[in-house]
Amino acid sequence: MFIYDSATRKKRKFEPLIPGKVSLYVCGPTVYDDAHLGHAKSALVFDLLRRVLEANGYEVTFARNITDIDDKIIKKAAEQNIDITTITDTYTKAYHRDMDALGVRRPTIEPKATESLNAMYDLIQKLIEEGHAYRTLDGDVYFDTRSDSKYLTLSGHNQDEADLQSRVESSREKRHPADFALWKSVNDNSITFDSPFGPGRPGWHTECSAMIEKHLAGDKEYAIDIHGGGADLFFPHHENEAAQTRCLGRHELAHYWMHNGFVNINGEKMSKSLGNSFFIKDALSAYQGEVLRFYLLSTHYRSNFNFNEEDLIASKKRLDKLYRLKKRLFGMKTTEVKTDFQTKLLDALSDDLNVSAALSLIDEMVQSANETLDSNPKDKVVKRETLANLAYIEKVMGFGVMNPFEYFQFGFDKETKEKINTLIEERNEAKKAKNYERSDAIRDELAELGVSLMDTAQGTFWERTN
RNA sequence: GGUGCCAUCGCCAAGUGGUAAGGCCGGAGCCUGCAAAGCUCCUAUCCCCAGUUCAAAUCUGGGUGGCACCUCCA
Repeated sequence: MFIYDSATRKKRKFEPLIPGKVSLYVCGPTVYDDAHLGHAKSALVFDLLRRVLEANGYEVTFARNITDIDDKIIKKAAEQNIDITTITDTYTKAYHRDMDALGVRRPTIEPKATESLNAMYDLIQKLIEEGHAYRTLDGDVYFDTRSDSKYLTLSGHNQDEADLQSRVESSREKRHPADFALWKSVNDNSITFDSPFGPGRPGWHTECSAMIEKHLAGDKEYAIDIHGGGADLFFPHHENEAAQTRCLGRHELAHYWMHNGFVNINGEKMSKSLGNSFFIKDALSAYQGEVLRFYLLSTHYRSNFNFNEEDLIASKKRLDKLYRLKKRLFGMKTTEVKTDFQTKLLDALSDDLNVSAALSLIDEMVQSANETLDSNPKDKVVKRETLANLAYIEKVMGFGVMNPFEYFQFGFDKETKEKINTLIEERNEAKKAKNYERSDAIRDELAELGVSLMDTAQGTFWERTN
């Protein structure tokens, strides 16, 4: 297994801290709004990573946090005059709903900021004791970046004076512009938590380091094997997390750092501020979750991803082929058979998640299976191996998990489906009577409903037209 | 200004020293009552220039053109 490590900017062979085990921590969402395609990309990438690690025989402990304390949440709660937990509960549920639809497996541990306050207090307290953090007259606690000789070595940033001057200052008494808040004291009546440092709320970066110490860290040179997140988090978020953990004096934070690229829409960066965010839930109303999964994973995770519907449709056609093969073998019992294909697939994915190579292998496998089944429909060996291959793809990549008929009939209500079936029966009778004019007319009628027909030896099947 | 990334067929996209994967679209054919699906065959020398090398899309230098982060963001 090879992983591109952002910290060293090199592809490195993966060596776990503890043989056979992997600890993986990924920065999860701040639950103040519905999840967008960027959240989906990140979640999908690390879901795939987890599956590939497992396929390589590792026991993976996967933590992804839920940030449920945040200024944006507090602001929204205040604006709508509702409780903060109403917001966080709503959007945590929404996040789970969307991720489930995308086939993202739930993490092993999903720590929340509100449930990790004691761990954060411990972390802050320790940093103060060790001289790496200080309190201001305002009651804030800041991390002293100059006390960490390795600060900025992770991301490789240089901060010049002009840069630092331009940063927004929120507090008096901050010793250095780069210092960041571990604890923000709050004097107004918005949501606060009582801490050993007085009422307030934790700073942006505090929770991840605290959660990692609490849930994952062992006694090795690094707290965890792999830390992941969006590319934007590399600096300053991860730099700061790394500094916090390092200054605790026990270990460095992560042995490998992985950052996924951004999702753009029609060339524009997707962001709240530009108001062109594209919610997962909206995409899910038009396409199967798995189509989105397949599309979002089809480009290498480190590249920026330019989301557009035309590409999504082209991508869907590729997934369709997998499902048609699945349909072809529908109802047959799957047994585990090790094949060369599976070995190659895992090899491709184990090379820093080379999904393109993996998809290419899948295409070839599908084509080859179809070819054999065309010429020799009763080939039992091929059927057995193909079924095993499909099951393997399902497990490692999460593609092909749906019932193939339902996959192709996405978006039709029961009533319409009945109507379609009635028309198909009528057409078959016309066909039997060799009344092709009538049967073709029915087919045209169905085409207008967005339905394509396929006459096969097993009967007439229909699919939703793209 | 600082840091980093990218430029491969009409489109999407792998490949990072050994002579260009795969998909979409398109064309020809097989199959079919006709279709659809499936199958077969066909379509690029890798932004430009210079260099290193027996050998470069892959390394080096210089251009040109995109992009991201440095402020809330996955």
